[in-house]
Amino acid sequence: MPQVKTEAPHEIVGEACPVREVLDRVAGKWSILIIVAAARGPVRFTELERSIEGISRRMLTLTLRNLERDGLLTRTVYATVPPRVEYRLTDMAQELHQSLLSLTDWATRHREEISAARHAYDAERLVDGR
Amino acid sequence: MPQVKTEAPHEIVGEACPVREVLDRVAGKWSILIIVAAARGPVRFTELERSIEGISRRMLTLTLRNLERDGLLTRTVYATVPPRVEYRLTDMAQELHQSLLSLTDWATRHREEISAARHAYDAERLVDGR
DNA sequence: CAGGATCCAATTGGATACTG
DNA sequence: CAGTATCCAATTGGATCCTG
Repeated sequence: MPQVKTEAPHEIVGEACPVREVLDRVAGKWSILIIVAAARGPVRFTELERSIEGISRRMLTLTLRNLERDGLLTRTVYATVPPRVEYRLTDMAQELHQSLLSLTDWATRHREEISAARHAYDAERLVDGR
Repeated sequence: MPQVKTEAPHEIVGEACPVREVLDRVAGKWSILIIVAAARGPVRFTELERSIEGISRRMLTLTLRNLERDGLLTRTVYATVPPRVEYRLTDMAQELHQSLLSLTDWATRHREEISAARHAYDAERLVDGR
């Protein structure tokens, strides 16, 4: 079982840096995408699989487990047939979602600018051969 | 040359999703770490290399190039001996930094809670063997 | 439906040696 | 100093098959 890392590499450098902390938690686009998707209410596994676009069954499972482990998601199993599992954000994750909004808002506002900067950069290396 | 991706895989799914947009830009812990480090003023290459803790020469270079390409950093070369290169955030990146503050603040506030959730989770799978 | 397990391909990233 | 280039190890992640 890869992932759900044993967190050994952290301890080495001392850890405790909050910036690092948040990144290890949230980095990897799937985490954020899931948090955003679950922000409006409980979601089911298949629902996430369809709405996330491009995520594999494996990565969805892995990411969900990690988020659950970090206390950002709760997983509720209903003993029905067929089984039904719901994921929902914890209060802590709802707060995180608020912070993420500021981030996605920034992205939306600067999408054009970023795209332009990129093309300009690429064009420049093209003419003088780097 | 790996990295500085050709962005082909995006186009396939249609792209344009701002959430995705921001993630591809900012994801990868080094980017955020660099932005935070450069937020207070111009920084030099070696300065970053020392202050980032754990980053390799290679990743630092690669990440700096990507940030520059996206218009988040400017790179200024001074024709001195030895050479001196300074990186500084663009206005757009300064704005991003503000958003990131809300994120790191969240991380700081919930560090304990996350750690506790983790240990609880791990302890649970330990007793019943998953 | 909601995953777990496995296999394999691709990407990421560190270490290191070299250069203007 | 500020990188670039190269080699190789580790991680990531997709595809697939199986099950309660």
